Amino acid sequence: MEFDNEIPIYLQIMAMIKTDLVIGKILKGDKLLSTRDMAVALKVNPNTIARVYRELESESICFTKRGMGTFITEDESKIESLKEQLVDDYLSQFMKKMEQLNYSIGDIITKLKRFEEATHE
Amino acid sequence: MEFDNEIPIYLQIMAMIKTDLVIGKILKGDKLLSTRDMAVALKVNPNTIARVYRELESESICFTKRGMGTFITEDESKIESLKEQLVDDYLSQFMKKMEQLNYSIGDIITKLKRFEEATHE
Amino acid sequence: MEFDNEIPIYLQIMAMIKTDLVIGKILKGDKLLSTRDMAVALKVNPNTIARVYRELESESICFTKRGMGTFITEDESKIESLKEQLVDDYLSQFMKKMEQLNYSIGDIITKLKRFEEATHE
Amino acid sequence: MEFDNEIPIYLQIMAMIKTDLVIGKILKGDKLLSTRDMAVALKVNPNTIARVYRELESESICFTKRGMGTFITEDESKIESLKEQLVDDYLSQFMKKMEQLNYSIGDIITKLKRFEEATHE
DNA sequence: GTGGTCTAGACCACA
DNA sequence: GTGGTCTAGACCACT
Repeated sequence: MEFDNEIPIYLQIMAMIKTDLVIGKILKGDKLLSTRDMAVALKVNPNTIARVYRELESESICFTKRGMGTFITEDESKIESLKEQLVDDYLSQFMKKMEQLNYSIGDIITKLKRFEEATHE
Repeated sequence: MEFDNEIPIYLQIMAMIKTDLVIGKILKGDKLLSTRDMAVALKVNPNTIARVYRELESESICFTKRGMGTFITEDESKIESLKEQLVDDYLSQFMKKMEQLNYSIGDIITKLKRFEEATHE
Repeated sequence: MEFDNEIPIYLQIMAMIKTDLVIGKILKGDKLLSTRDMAVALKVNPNTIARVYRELESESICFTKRGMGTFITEDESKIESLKEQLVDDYLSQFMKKMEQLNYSIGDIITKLKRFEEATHE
Repeated sequence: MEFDNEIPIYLQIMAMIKTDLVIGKILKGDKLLSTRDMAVALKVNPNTIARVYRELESESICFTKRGMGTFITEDESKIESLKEQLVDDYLSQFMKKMEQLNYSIGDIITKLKRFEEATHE
């Protein structure tokens, strides 16, 4: 995995895990890689992974069983709300910027449709 | 102006100026506020503004006349391409994230339309 | 190291690093001194070094690993082209001035040869 | 005339006048344009020209007759030594940089000859 | 310990 | 009055 140098690595990894969770690549209750293994897998400092897990834990997305590892929450509604939150965040951030540029929702939809057609060719 | 604590101030100011340029609030050839005045206006250190102007200059968005001030480029095509680039950047960043979440363009358009209707009520 | 008061220190340091790179005193992938250490070594403010590294990075001559330091690019062709560019810059600047003084290349070569002989004595 | 933004305009104008003098485009005793006219001709601030004349005067290259204008020195040996000084300055600056890059005089001559042949084609 | 950012304040060259 | 550079010192995020 390549990281964007502008954004803290731990945030990028957090986003990755959240995305995997939302799209079902990771399921509730799944055990996450140990910090050490994850660090090796992502070629990253173990401390960085430790921070990722700590932050995710503080968001109740995962939890730690002493001596056993870190696990995704069993709370399905948490995952569901995560999905909505993630999408809404992305959407509102995007809309805010586009509005600053005087783009209406209609303009954006037009632009997206052109995007879609271009892809279909 | 309020700054997002997560993003370097100088980047936020750069984005602000670019946006102003794209929506025509600033025009080609316009003189920008002096570093000192801009610093006062934004309640920021003059050095920070100096960096903003320096970086914008390295992007050919503005240029400096020694002892006279900093001016927006006279090159209209530069501004035009800036506009496209800005929108495309926002759009592609957004699309990338949404695709990672398995949203199709159609899904997004649907979501946007619902957004639009909600606003019209 | 002594600095020429006429030229910004950060430019002089950049030129020094480029020269070291070109003559093989620094090699690709090498870690540069930390900003603080380099600042101490050159008796200069750390901010000045930070600027040097930032500018060199924008020229793709070095890159930064978060929290780990600043490193010379691994791209050997970059270094190769830097060497050529540096020499060609020096040469063309020199030639331009000499031509303005109505010196032909032949004249210059003659002058250089006299220089060489003088040195050999 | 276009100015290099990196070098003070007054220095560039000084170099221009010196060059004109050395190549005989300006002769000893010649009257220089008035600061105002020169400023208009070069699209530059009159203060800048005033500084140019002041500096040239301090180098004994020109002198001022009250109410009559600024004139090139009548001292021919001054002009002669200026020529040598200018060339030697350019040469030694160039040589110093090339030596830092481990180029010998022989290398430079080789490079120059290739330059010459390329031009003759 | 690493670089990145920011502030405060100073001095300089230029127009 | 304009930007450019530099110092000093601080805080922060990341490894």
